[in-house]
Amino acid sequence: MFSLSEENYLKAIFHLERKYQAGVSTNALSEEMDTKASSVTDMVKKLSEKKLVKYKKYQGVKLSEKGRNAAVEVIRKHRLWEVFLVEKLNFNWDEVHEIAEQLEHIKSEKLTRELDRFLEHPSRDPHGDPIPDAEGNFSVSNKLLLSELEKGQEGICVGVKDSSSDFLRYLDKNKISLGKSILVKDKEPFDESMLVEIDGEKLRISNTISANLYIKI
Amino acid sequence: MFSLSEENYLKAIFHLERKYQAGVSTNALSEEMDTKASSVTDMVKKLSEKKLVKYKKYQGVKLSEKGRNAAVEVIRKHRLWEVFLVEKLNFNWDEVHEIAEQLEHIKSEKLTRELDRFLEHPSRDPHGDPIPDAEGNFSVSNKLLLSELEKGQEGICVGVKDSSSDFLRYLDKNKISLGKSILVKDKEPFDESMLVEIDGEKLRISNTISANLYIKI
DNA sequence: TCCTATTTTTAGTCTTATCTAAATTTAATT
DNA sequence: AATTAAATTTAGATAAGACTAAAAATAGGA
Repeated sequence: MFSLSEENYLKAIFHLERKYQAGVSTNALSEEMDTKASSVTDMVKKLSEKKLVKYKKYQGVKLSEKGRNAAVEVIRKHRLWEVFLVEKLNFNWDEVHEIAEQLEHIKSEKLTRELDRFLEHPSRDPHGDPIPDAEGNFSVSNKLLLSELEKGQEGICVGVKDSSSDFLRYLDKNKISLGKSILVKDKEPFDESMLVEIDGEKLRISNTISANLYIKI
Repeated sequence: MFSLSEENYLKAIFHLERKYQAGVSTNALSEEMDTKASSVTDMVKKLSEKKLVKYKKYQGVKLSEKGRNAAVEVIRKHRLWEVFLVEKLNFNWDEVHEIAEQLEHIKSEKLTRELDRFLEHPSRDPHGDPIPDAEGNFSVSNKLLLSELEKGQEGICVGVKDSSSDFLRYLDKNKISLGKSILVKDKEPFDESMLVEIDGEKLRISNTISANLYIKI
């Protein structure tokens, strides 16, 4: 149906639309895709001809319904494979991204459907990101960033905003994993660092950390 | 490491070398790959520069040690994924080939290793073909074709030579599956057709069928 | 051996997805 | 409003992997 590159562009546009709640500029897309702006222009024209995006010169792009569906399908596959790798193949959550980047392009409806069944219809990937269902619907959850909590508030860790290896390994090292309860014992006004309690252990974390950890109260 | 196309060529050369016990001609390869002979020449030159094959103009190609290892690795992945699809994802043995053709190119040593472990180190794929181990060793088995059996001989069905959907579905329809015992009740000299007994049921099969079913006595 | 048919290779073209460099448009600032 | 800076697009080039058509090499038969 769509080429590997096309799928990657659609996915990138989807993520950027979410992130900025707006149309996506050529430069933003070129940064996300790690290509030159001129390459983006070429591809965007192609996607536009295929009616996958709405594009007006110098005005950025937006996904069409068709483009959004294609993007969501790729994201669904990516996240299902991540679950598979962690749950069944003993991968750590910081190792799955690149492999899922490959697996997400495998074309077979039945494969996706059966993988979903095999994994018992997971609703979130190992990083806490929602897995859209076969119709493309995301479950919405009212999560907030740990950095938004005040002293005395408590919540459950439900996801990560940054899913780089460095961050995930930091969390592993400090025994912070999804599902755990976090209590804000203290918050330093000067640098926004926090003293938190997890499993009865106290830990001081910087704002960089707390601004990348999703919490549900 | 290697491109998708390169891997497919290496795999094809491997299979043809096996089949004909000889170097592989450009035409044979172009037929196997479903491309034109001129395309084969181009690719073969490239593989030769990369030391993956030995190639002399007009003399056909042979895999080098390096090329053979690469080919075997792809075949290993292909067959492991086929097992996964059948054993875990409810695929029938006639549905797995094209998907495995995609999955075999996923690059991750750990993935292959863990998949192998997850599947409990299967020695054969759903069609009875051997799965090479991580070092590239194939288990050899002294199987023979059903067509080679004489009246009165009995054996266990261990593999298929042709794994086209048509053939596999024929076998399904007639309740012939790997592991079943087959007894040759009669063999017709004129057309080489056979009367066989499986699970106490008698069935007449043509030579086309019996020449594509591997048996172990 | 010579000639012809077949096989293989070469030469040149195409498509996809990328790039660089230059041109153009938009946005920002005075 | 004019000018400059930034963003975007155009034009032309490249690499991979395929193609067609034509040339060259090999093999088989008289």
